[in-house]
Amino acid sequence: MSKNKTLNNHCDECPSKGEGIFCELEKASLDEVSRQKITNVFKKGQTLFVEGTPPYGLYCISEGNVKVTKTGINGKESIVRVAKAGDVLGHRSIFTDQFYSATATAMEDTKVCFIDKKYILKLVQTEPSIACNLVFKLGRDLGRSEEKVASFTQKNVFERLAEVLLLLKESHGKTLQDGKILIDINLTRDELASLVGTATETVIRFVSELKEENVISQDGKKIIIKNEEKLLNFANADY
Amino acid sequence: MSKNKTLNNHCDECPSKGEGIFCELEKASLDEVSRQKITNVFKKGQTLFVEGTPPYGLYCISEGNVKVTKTGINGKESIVRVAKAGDVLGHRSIFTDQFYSATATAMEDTKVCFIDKKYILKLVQTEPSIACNLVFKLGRDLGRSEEKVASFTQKNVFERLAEVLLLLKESHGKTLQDGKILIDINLTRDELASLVGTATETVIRFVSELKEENVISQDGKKIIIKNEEKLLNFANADY
DNA sequence: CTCAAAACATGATATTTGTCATGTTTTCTT
DNA sequence: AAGAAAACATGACAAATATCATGTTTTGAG
Repeated sequence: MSKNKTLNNHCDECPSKGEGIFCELEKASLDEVSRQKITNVFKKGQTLFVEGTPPYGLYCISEGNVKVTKTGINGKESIVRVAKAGDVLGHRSIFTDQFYSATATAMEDTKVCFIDKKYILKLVQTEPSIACNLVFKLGRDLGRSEEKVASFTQKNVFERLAEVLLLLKESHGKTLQDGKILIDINLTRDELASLVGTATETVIRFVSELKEENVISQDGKKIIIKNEEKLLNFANADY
Repeated sequence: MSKNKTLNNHCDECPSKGEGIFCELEKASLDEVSRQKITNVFKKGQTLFVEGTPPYGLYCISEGNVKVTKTGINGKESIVRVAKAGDVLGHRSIFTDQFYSATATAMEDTKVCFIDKKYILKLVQTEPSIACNLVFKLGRDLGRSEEKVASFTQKNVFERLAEVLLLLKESHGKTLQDGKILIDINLTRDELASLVGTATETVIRFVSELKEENVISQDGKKIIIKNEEKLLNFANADY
């Protein structure tokens, strides 16, 4: 608060450095990416991009969580995924040459790097590792998405809720001193319901049930997993 | 019946030639792919590969439909997609280096080309167009899958049924002389229910309703779309 | 700090969909 | 062609979940 942070950090310092699609770039190439990017701060609730608009580039999240949502014909929003620091957004639309299929909204004050589409598409030509990383990333994401489709046909709401919590644990979990796991997202019941694919009231009831069963607890708007084993049973997980 | 068809056609003659991941290969490279592949015939009900087993290569469907299914912990099967002549299967698992996440089963007597994993992975090194095509294909598939997830949270069974029929029309539709559209798959109600993500009885009821409304009819086990506009309305489609 | 809005919560009720039971029709096998 | 198995169909009922109504608590803006 007392001092402005430097906005344009080098990609070297980015949390996505090790896992992003650029992770195999030589120092020189990464320097170039660093120079090309523009870093922006988004306030909570601001959108990085909106469903149905054309993509102009790639977004790399440097700090904060961003929810990716699709809006139905009735205006109902469903959350596709919660992206965190280190995640890349917008790559799918750029490389398939489609308009954005979802909206990205900052869930808290967020720092995001933007890299122009033209530059990215040029870079892919010269750096084959990027295409390979993309194949890998898209393939994994597709697997997860199909898994989610299967869950809808094979599980009830309670099981899906448990499953969502476990998946969020994988993506956003931080182990605490006491061994419990904090899911590091400020999630409202509304948003959780949207992730699970159910009504808000229904999620509220089942979350209460999980609390009563001593499976989870809460730290402000963040959920803590107290008993992962039990949660796994509830999820009927086959993994 | 009277005469055996030649099994090992050249890839030039494959229906996937124009749209597959090999579509940008030079003649010489495609000749080489042609030589590497092994063509097999699968009887109706036979599996090309099974969920949970390691992938040994790529499958290119030359004739016939193949259903890709995931089996839940309760044994309930859900159909992820119906692949047709020209479609490639197994690429996701090869390139993400995971076990098969689904089972592929021939829905009728089917001709399938198999290309060894090692050869494919080598080929990708020398032919950058393949990686690009893969990114494109995986990206599109991911988009469709996320669309389906959204449908589950935003639509009821009847709307999803209409949507599934429209999607099958896109992928397997053949326009008839009278302008109606034949969905060229032998689908049981069981399988249709699994695609929609609902119970068999429920799908039977709604299919009957669509017939009564003169929206669809049936030619053996194949569905004919008689009134696409009405179907679009029923689907509440925003595309 | 205060007030309004948003989030959370819970009961009552309605709706949708799944399940079970049963019967008919179609398809496949021998 | 006959019999068995699978697929299709329909009604009755049960279960899961959504919706509505209402109230409380928390959060955020000014």
